[in-house]
Amino acid sequence: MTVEEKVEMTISEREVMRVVWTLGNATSKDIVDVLERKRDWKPATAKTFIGRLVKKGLLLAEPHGNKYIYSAAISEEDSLKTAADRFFEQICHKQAGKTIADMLAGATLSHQDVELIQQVLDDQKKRAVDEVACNCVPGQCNCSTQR
Amino acid sequence: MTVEEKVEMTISEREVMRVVWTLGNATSKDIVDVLERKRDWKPATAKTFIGRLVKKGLLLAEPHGNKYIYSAAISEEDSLKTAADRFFEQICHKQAGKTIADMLAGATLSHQDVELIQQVLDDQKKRAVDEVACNCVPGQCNCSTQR
DNA sequence: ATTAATCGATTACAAGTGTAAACGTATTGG
DNA sequence: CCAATACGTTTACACTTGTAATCGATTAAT
Repeated sequence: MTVEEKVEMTISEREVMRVVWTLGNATSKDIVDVLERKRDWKPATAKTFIGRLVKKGLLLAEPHGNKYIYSAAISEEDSLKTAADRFFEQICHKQAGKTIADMLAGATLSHQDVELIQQVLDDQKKRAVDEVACNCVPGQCNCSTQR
Repeated sequence: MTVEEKVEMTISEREVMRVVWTLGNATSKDIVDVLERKRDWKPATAKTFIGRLVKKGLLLAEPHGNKYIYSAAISEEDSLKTAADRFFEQICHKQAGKTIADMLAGATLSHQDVELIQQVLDDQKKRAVDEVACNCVPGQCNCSTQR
């Protein structure tokens, strides 16, 4: 793991990244076209986000003639892991299990997904603890209060 | 379900809500005290977020003398469901399973959590599909491309 | 060769967000 | 009764985010 801090990405910026993740290499036109359809963005709008992503170091811009070929500096999977981490930072560690259960309950899954999740869960069974430690400050969850 | 649109909540606002969810009823002092410790916020900062939450209708302010007793207009669980929904809106439905698996793999769980998740998963086994339908616009995922 | 289209960069601007001081009013400790 | 304190409200201000026009430099089409 590098010393680099995790760079944030907004929802709109992620729209751009998804195009690049999908295409591998993309021109601004590729990106503009997709998001003009999906989000009804003017070309200038997509360009703004491209510029911001390049500045943040999340998009790589390889000069190619007078234009650029863009590619992703991070994988979608890593990016999702980071986003998920930020999500779980906002709740008590003790609630993580229940929250994952809720997500699971609300998802549409394939047999393959179910199989994969079962594998991960089996692994978790081996490492499960009696009680997950609460990581909250007093006053932000009832863990310490209740029994 | 009401016709009400889901009201957004920022990370800082959630800090305030967590205190209220924990205490049930809270005075501004309760909130200020917790977040002064946790986030090093000046009292005025917490007050700003309280005010914004009230304006958004996420916090209820019951007059009590010259001050208010605050309570939550929505449950933490509902709020987390909404936040989770927003998270999954940003990825292809087909990736949801893998993403949940990643979250699961990274979590610390209790035996009880594992049991709960196993139950939900067993239920999912019954309703799992052969292939999850991709919900993406062309150019934002490779589902249609790959086999 | 000139014009039209394109590209990236610059600039714009409103709304949202984080952070907080100041202010007016009310309450409470002395 | 008066002063210190506490509350909620108003105002402030920089930074971020969403949305886009404009501009200067090219390139492509005629």
